[in-house]
Amino acid sequence: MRTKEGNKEKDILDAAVKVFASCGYHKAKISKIAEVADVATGSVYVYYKNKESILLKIFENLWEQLYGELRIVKETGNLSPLDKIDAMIDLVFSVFTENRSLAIVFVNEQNHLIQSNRDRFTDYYEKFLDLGEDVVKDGIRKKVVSAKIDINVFRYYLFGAIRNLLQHWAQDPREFPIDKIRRNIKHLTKHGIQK
Amino acid sequence: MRTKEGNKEKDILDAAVKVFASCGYHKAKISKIAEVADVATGSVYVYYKNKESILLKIFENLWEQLYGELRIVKETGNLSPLDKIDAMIDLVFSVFTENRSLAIVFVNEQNHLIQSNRDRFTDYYEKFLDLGEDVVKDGIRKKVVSAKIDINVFRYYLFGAIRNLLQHWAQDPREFPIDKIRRNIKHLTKHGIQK
Amino acid sequence: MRTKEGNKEKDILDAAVKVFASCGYHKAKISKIAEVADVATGSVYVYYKNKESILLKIFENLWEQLYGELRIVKETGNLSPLDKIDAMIDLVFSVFTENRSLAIVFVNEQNHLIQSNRDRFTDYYEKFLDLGEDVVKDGIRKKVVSAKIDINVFRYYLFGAIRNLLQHWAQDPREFPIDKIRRNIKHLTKHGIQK
Amino acid sequence: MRTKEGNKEKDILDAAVKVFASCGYHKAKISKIAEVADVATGSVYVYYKNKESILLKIFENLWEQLYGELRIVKETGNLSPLDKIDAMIDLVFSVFTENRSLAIVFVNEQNHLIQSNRDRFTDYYEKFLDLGEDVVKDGIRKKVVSAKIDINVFRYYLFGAIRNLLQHWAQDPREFPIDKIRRNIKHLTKHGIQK
DNA sequence: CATGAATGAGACTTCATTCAT
DNA sequence: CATGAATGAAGTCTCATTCAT
Repeated sequence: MRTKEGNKEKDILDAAVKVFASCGYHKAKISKIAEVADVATGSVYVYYKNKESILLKIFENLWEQLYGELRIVKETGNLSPLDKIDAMIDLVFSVFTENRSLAIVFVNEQNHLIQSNRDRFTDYYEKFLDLGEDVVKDGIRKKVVSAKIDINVFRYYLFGAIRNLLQHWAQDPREFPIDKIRRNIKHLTKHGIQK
Repeated sequence: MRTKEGNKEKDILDAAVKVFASCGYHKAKISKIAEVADVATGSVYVYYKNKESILLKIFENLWEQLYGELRIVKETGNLSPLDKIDAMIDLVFSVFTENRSLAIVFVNEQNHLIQSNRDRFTDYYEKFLDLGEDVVKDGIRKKVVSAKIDINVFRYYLFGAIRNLLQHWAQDPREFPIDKIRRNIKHLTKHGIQK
Repeated sequence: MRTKEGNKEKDILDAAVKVFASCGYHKAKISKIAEVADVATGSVYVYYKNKESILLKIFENLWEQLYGELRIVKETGNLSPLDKIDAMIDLVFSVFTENRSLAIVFVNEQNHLIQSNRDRFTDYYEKFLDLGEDVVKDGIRKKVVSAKIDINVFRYYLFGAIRNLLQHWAQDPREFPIDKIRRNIKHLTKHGIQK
Repeated sequence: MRTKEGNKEKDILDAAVKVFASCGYHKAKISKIAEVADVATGSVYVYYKNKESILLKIFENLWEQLYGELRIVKETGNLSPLDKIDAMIDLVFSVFTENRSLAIVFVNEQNHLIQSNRDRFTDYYEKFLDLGEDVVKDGIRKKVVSAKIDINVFRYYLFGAIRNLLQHWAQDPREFPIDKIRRNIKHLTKHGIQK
């Protein structure tokens, strides 16, 4: 039989990330993804049910990874809650810094996808958010984080801020160097803007 | 007042906001917008060149309004820089609270639109951001805002945070009441999370 | 506006009958139907939801007509039951003789269509069969038709015989002239083959 | 017996009959046939040139069998022409009763297949019909069958009637028990409906 | 201006068939 | 022979846009 040489499944996914990043999900053509993956158009459907399931798989992988790494951070014993929040921010940036296209896809498509697919979207996303919540809760318990803030609001606040800056980095890494962004986010998150 | 013989151009725009909000831009059909606007499909093209120009017009109106209102805030003499930042946040929320569909469109479509239309996107957006920058700069000059933060990063930080929470409010206003969000954003922005 | 000049809906249906007859339903392409109807491909979908609904419409029209005509026959006062059966056979042939393509479509596609669409298939078909049943029942009541035969079996017996001969006529009208067929069917149905 | 190491060629054919019966020829997938035959997709092409040739082979086997059995009937010395016609009807029913899926395939696909394959369709079909014709001719010669009927028309008349009832039996054997059908067909064919 | 029927380019998806192993 | 991953041609259907009235 014609064997799976290499890993077409992964090639297609990687190609999809690139194509989704450059055209946007809706304008991306399957034939283009296949071309980038160096595969026949029909082969895409050997591995993925349809276009949407490719996107879902991208996010599944992404959040599984983020969740896994956040779990390690959370369980690291010798870190203070604030250090863990720092580590959380670092973690997110490290994942996306390695793959700018993935960052763009994340930033542009996650909302649409969740909205039209609330049920099929990966559970790792919620689990990741819950883990983040735990870290903050722990900070409150240990009185290093202000009890005035609502955790649920805070997590989406931070999440939105990171996402938006990630987007600007992805669009223009010179104007928005990753370290500058990271430093500022950490500072703003912990101290706010007030002198 | 919107009379029967009235403003088709505006009717179409309002209808488009609703339809874009509920289906997303790409899945929205011109025929559906026309139906909601109580107008024939062809009439849409009397007032707008094409689908994209409708979306551009929505954002043009939006940012023109936001810019106009921010200008008033900025020029209000008796407000401290921190008060002005507060007022800026209030302003954004007041605009979107009045039109939840618009909030959803803003949150979901602005990125896509800017990315595929970097040139045609309204100038009011940049002008709005510049105005916000001025307010923060003034805060630094008056030493009420920390000089440690990068203004350019900060504005996208705040902007992203607001946008993300706006989205959660728009999706589920009970779980995310506008006042709770607003209060938390203000606190987090000014003081951060640290106790 | 671009007006309906002529009757595209009917043009498409007529074209579909021709194309279905010559290629068979499954091999018939919408683009071919459109071409024969002298219409753009997309126009087909202005009038019909999809390919299958065109076929369903063909059968709806067919059976509505047959039902309507059989009703007239049934209600004609001065005909004996056997005359009515004759008239029924004539009626079927007259409808199909006028449109050989329709005969071919009927013969080839009705089974498939009913089987995969038992619910959406026109009610006129059942109503037609019921009317035929009434005629035969009346013959039994009036003792001109043998009570030995099962009406339900008989109606499908006759129906199958007619259909098969219709097919042979449609394929080769010289070898199977319509009058010869009709005469034989009437004789066989009434007297059987026995001397 | 069909052993594990056994006859793949036959396994595939049997599977094809089942799949063609349940989905119809056009909607039947080769991969499904392979699955039912417990064979790899590619193996189907080891034994059969393509999808159509599978169907042709099914009909070839079918008509070869029917032809063979009719020949025996025809040559049976001590049967009257009418008895032979009876036996012919019985023969057809006995073949299909043993394999309902085959009956469905026969009923639904033979027309399509002949029409698009007038040359490649099995000769046994014509030979079977010719044999049937001989039987009837013999009846006429012996003056037990009316000379009024056209033999060529009669054979397709009977054939169509049988096929249609076979279909109803295959679809709903309770409503159309084989014996009831057979009895009625025989009666109708010989005596017609007249009292 | 207003209309909405008509258009046709274009994309997704299917699946019979092939062929390297 | 047997396999099943890979192929790519082909067809259905959608919908933004046009334009004759």
